[in-house]
Amino acid sequence: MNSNGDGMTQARETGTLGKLMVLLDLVTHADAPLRFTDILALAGQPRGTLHRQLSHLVEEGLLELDGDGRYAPGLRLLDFAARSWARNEFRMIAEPHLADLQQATGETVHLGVLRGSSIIYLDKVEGRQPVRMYSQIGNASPCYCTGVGKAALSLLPPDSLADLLAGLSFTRFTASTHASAETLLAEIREIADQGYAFDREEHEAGIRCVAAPVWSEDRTFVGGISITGPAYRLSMELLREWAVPVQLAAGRIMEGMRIRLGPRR
Amino acid sequence: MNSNGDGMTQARETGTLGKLMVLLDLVTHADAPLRFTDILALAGQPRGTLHRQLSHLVEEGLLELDGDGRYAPGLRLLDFAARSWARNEFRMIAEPHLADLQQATGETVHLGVLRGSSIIYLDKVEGRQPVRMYSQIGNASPCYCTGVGKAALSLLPPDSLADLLAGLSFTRFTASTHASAETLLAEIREIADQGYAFDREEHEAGIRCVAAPVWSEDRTFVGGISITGPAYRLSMELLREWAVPVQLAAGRIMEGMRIRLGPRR
DNA sequence: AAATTAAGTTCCACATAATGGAACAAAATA
DNA sequence: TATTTTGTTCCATTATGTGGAACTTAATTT
Repeated sequence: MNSNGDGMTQARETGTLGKLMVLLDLVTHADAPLRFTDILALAGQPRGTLHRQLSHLVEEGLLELDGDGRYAPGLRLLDFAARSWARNEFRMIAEPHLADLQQATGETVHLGVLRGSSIIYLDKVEGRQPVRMYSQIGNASPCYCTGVGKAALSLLPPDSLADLLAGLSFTRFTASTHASAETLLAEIREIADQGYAFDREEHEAGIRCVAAPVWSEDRTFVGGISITGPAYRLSMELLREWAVPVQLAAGRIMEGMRIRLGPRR
Repeated sequence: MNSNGDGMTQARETGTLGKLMVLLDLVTHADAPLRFTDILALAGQPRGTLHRQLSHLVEEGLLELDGDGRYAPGLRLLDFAARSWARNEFRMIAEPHLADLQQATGETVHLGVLRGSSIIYLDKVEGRQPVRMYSQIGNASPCYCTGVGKAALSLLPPDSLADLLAGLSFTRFTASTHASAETLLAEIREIADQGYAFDREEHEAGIRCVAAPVWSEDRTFVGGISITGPAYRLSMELLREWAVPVQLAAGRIMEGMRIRLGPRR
C-alpha cells in the first residue's frame, strides 16, 4: 500500500491534527518563544488559518501566549507527560535494574527507547548530585550517535533498518560521529553480533558509554540501557569490562517484562 | 448548536482538536491501558469515528497501541514536555532560589503554577536522595488543598476567584481538606492578608507545608513556592517561622522575573 | 470443530468544521 | 499625523470529520 519506491514521503495523513502537530513541533523546537509573524513565515499557512490554529492550541493549553504575543510550549504538556511517564511499564520494570547498575558502577545509567529515528530517554539514574530532571528524561536524541540508539538499531529486522537508515540525515556532533549510513550499518552488524554497543564520544565530546539492547516480545519497546560518563574516567578497557554487567541488567529487564506482561503476546 | 442554558459555560470550541484532547485526557487519566471498547464506552462516540480519532492520535505518537490492542499515553508527549520544561522562564529564574531555600531548611521545596483550577508543579528540589523525577513535576494537583494552590488563589482578583470557586468540586482527601467554597474563601482572604499559606495535611495525611505566592507582572504565571515535609518533623510553629524565608525567596524570584522579562509589559 | 457472539476495521453519503482571501483593527514606525 | 507592520475577525467555499451500516477477525460457547 505504501508506494515507497523512491522517496521517504510517507506524508502524515492525520488531517487537522497533523497540521496542528506541525505547529506544536515548530514552537517547541524553537530556541526562543516565537511571535505570530515568525510562525507565519515558518509554517507557510495563510494568516487567518494560522491564527485560528494557534488559538485552538492555546485554548487547549498546548501552547501559551504571553503578554508580548509570544508563543511558548504549554504546561498542559507537562501534565500529559507526567502520566505517560508514571504509567510506562517498560520504565517501571527497568527501574530497579537501573539502580543496581548505577550502584555497581557509580556512573550514570540511562534507559531509552526508539521512536521513529530518535531515542527517547525514559529514565536516568545518577550518582550523588541532585538530578536536574528533565535534563535528559524525555529528550529525543539521534539514534545514530548514541549507545542506546545503536543498540536499538541492532534489534531491527534488515528491511526496517534499511528504511530507517535511508531516512536519516547525519549531523556531525563531534569528529567521531558517523557521517554515512554505510559506516553506521557496518557498526550495527558488529553490535548485533557481540550484543553491546559503544558511544565513543560520538554525540558529545568527552562523553563515552556502553549500551546493551532491550526489547519486548511484541516489539512495542525497542531500546536499550547504557552506562555513561566522562572519557577521562571511562577508558575503553573499562567500558569493555562493563559490557557484561550491562548485558546482564538488560537480560533481567527483559525477563521482568516477560513475567509482567505474560507469555500471551 | 450549543444549547447553553445559562450562558457562562464557555464550552471548549476547539472543534476537532478539542474532541481529540478529550480522548487524550481519557487515556492518560486511566489507571491502566484501555482497550478500544473501554474507550468507546467512556467517550460516547460512534465506533467508526472513535476508531479514526484514535488512529490519528496513534499515528502522531500521542497515544501508543500495544500488541494486545491497549491504548497508552504516547512517548512523544515526553519529548514535548521536556522542551516545555527546559525553556520555561519562570522555572529557570526560580531554580537557584529554590535550591537556596532547600539548603536553608533541609526540606523539599516545590514550585507550582496555576493552570485552570489545578496547580502544575514545575520543579522540586529534594534533599539527599536521588530524585524520582516525574514523581511530582508535571503533576496536576487541586488548588484548594495545596499550599501553593491556596497561595496562588490569593493572588486572583475577586471576580476571577469567584468564577474559579464556582467551578470547583471538592474531593475530601483527608479530614482537614476544605469541603466548601465558603471555608476556602475565608482562608484565602486570610492568606491574601498575611502573604503566606499553610497546608495542614489537607492533601495527604501527615504532610504539611508553608507556601508563598509568586506572580509575574503580566499574570502569565500565578503560582507559588512551598516547603513541604512530614508533620512529625514540621510543627506548625516551625512552619510559621519558615513563612519568612519562603516569602523572601518568593520576593527574589519576582525580582528576577522583573529584571529578566524587562519593564515593558 | 462448527456455531455464535463479541471486538475491531473499513466504507461512503452527508454534515460539520477548516480554509483562505479580504476587510478590519491595533501597534509600531516614520 | 501618515504610513507601515502586525494581529484579528468575517464569511462563502471546500476539505475534512462524521456515523450508520456492512464487513472481517478474534474469542467464546455449544
